[in-house]
Amino acid sequence: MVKIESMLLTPLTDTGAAPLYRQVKRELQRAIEAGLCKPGRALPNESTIAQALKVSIGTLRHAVDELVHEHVLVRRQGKGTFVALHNSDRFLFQFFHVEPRPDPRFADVVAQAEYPMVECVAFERERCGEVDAAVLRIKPMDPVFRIGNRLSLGGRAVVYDRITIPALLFKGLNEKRLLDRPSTIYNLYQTDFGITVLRAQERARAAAADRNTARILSVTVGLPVLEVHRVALTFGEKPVEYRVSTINTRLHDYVSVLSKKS
Amino acid sequence: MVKIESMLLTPLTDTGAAPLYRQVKRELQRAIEAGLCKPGRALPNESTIAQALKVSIGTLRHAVDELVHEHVLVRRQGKGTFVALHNSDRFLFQFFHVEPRPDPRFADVVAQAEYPMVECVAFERERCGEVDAAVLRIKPMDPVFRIGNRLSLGGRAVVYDRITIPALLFKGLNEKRLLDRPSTIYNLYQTDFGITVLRAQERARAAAADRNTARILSVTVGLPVLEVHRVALTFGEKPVEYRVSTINTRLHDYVSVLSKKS
DNA sequence: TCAATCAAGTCATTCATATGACTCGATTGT
DNA sequence: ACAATCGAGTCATATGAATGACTTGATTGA
Repeated sequence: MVKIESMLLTPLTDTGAAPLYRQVKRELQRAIEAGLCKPGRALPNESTIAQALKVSIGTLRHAVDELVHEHVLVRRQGKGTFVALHNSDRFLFQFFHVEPRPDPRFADVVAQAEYPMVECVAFERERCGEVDAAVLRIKPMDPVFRIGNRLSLGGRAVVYDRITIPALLFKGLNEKRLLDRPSTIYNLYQTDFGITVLRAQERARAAAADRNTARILSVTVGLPVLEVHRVALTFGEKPVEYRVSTINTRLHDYVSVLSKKS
Repeated sequence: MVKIESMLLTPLTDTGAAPLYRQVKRELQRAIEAGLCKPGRALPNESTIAQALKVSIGTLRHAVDELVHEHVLVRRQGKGTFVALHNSDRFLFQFFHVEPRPDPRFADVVAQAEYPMVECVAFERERCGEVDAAVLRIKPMDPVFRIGNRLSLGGRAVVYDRITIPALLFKGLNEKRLLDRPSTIYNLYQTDFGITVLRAQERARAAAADRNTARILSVTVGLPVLEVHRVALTFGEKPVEYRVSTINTRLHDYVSVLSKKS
């Protein structure tokens, strides 16, 4: 039995400033962000939470509905409602958008999602520069980890990732722990450092492969490649990772679905 | 007063195959896709629809909630529920993802969304080839319109669009109507041809500017440029437009937000 | 004429209740 | 020991009712 006190949920007083269900939603988010209920853990059951917050179960469900829709919570009928764990296949492909290019003449064939093979080509701890500091909202000269990864699909090197993360958020990270991770790097962030990546913003541009990139991706210097700059965000829109990916798009595409969401 | 008969809504019989609210949702979608309620028009009021379908108002609202979330419907408190019109600013930027590149040292400055200036550089009607036919799910040699557009931001030519659309879906389209459109091209599709673009799939890759592209974008031949292939889809995942955009990313980025949606 | 007020119609929110479906552990019977 | 059954606990769905907020057009009053 999960004690309701463990989430520090106190009765809401309807300020009228926002719909009650949104106040409930914020309260739940606050509890989750504060780490009072860790990823993977079940929330107290619906009626318990509703009573604790002094709202009806319908209102609570409305709030939970929105958080489920945002993938902050996961419901499992008969089991409970859980703080989302982001280690599923689905989640990997939420943030990995490189696919083999299909033959356009067979447009109806759905491309098979494929796991990339990851090799770490660099791991360093150093002080960050001005740009990194601005993007990550930290101070210049703050310590950061820099990770270089090469991702291969179908045996071909396709992506070269350069990842920068604030060392203060990832205390105790070292190359061994990085290499030994059982799942994705975002899963490592979450399980080992309590950092949940919720969203990411990416900006893509074309560039000519420089010498270093050309070496790592086995392409000629100057080849047009795709350069994707990603800022990964956690709760409160706080940036936690800055990643530059260089992609050889000779046989692969960067895929994006523009849907009517949010 | 909108007559309920106009939407051909008949009482549902719960088959148990799916939750009732999803059956209601499908019924509403069917009515909208069949054009029984045109974009911009109001639906009958909630209690009327609920009675016609013989479901409770809560169930109806649950179904409408999902359609609102998918941007098929729009609710306006006190006015009614409307079939979405896709001519708003917001909608433009749903499908236009090119932005000036910000100075990364000022990451907190939100880029100002900017309207592109559009020039039509080509308009032709011809028979489509194998690739176009496969992508658009039509037969080879079917007639298509080909439109070439140049988009400028801040006075600079940034994007070169080549649009291919099935002529059978756009009967009566000509260059004058295209040029005289008051709003976006997707708004033209909707208001003049009853075609609602709901989603799009994009695949991006790097390429070297060819002679024609270089001329239109005023760049040197061989410059790395971003090439985005877009398939726009309407109801039932039916493709209605194939568009190849070539983007000069010297000063602009292709922007994408990876959120936990869908 | 014009502006203020009012009232009807609409969606938005909240609550209460009931029933069904799913999971899992306990019980029971062999 | 083992399997089948059962039941408690949980989320999922559906209904009905009440109240509030917003929009619009009609009414009212000067």
